[in-house]
Amino acid sequence: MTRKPDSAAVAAWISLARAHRVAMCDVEARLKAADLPPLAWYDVLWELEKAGECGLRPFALEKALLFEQYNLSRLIDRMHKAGLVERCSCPDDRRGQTLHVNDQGRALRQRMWDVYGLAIAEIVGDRLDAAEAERLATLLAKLG
Amino acid sequence: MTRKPDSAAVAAWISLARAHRVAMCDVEARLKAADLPPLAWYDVLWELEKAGECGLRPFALEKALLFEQYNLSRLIDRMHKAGLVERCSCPDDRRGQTLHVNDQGRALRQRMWDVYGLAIAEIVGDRLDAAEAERLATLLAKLG
DNA sequence: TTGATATTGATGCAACTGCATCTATATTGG
DNA sequence: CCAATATAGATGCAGTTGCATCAATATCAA
Repeated sequence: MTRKPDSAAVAAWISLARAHRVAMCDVEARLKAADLPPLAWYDVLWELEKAGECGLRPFALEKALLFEQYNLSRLIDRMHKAGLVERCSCPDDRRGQTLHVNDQGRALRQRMWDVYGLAIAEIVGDRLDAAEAERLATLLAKLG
Repeated sequence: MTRKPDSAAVAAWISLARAHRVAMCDVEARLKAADLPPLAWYDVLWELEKAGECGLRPFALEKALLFEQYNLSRLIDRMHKAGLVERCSCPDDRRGQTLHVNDQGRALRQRMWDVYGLAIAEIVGDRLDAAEAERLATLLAKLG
């Protein structure tokens, strides 16, 4: 019993793969051109900034961003070494730690957003009106 | 003049990133579980199969699949070593080569499609009806 | 023709990812 | 309480990617 996808589903799939690749490559290239780190760093900084005072545990970040545990562990390491993120040992769970973004991290996130936000405006905003963008988000959300 | 994307564009962007990650991780995991190689191999095999007799030049594959030149070069190497792809030296351009899929490659692509096609059916087909899938493809195409 | 430039594809090296596994601590069941 | 199991996070190693650059051939302009 080999089930096959219909052609509309395949077309949507291919468009998803292609649109994602083109869009992400574009953004990553813009960041690199501005001497800024990759998008993943932005995601971490932004989650930590949203988390505020109390910070976030790595496993929470992992779930929020859908990163692999070992990738996140090393990414945090790099970001810590780059002076963007603080690791505080966790009083109530001595296996763990709490992550906090510092001023330098917040400043970097802002600089990244200047580039990233503009890219989103140009890649999405210029090509879809608000209603279309909303419909796109709704359709994509059904795939999650 | 820092231009900012509107919230609908940002929402679409985030959905795109998330839907893509979830969907691709799902498919890659299914392939791995079936002891099959990654999606990129499928793409190469399928392009070569579509190209037929005359095969394809690496630079053509590169454009078709939006791969980086150096990644493609090494991917072809691995696929050649795996006995899936033949490299024929090119009579009219001695810098280049022509790539052909062989029987083993075609057979592998078919086995991959059994898994991949089912995944598309379940991930897209089960969640969007044909009209929705078509609308999604249309919207995503505008981003390319 | 010939020298300058562009294109095709490969590759050395550093960075990153995936996998398996490890240590340390927490939780749970008896 | 204790042993068994689960969870948090780190890490060694192999495989892959990104970057820079190279060699070989093709194209183009004078």
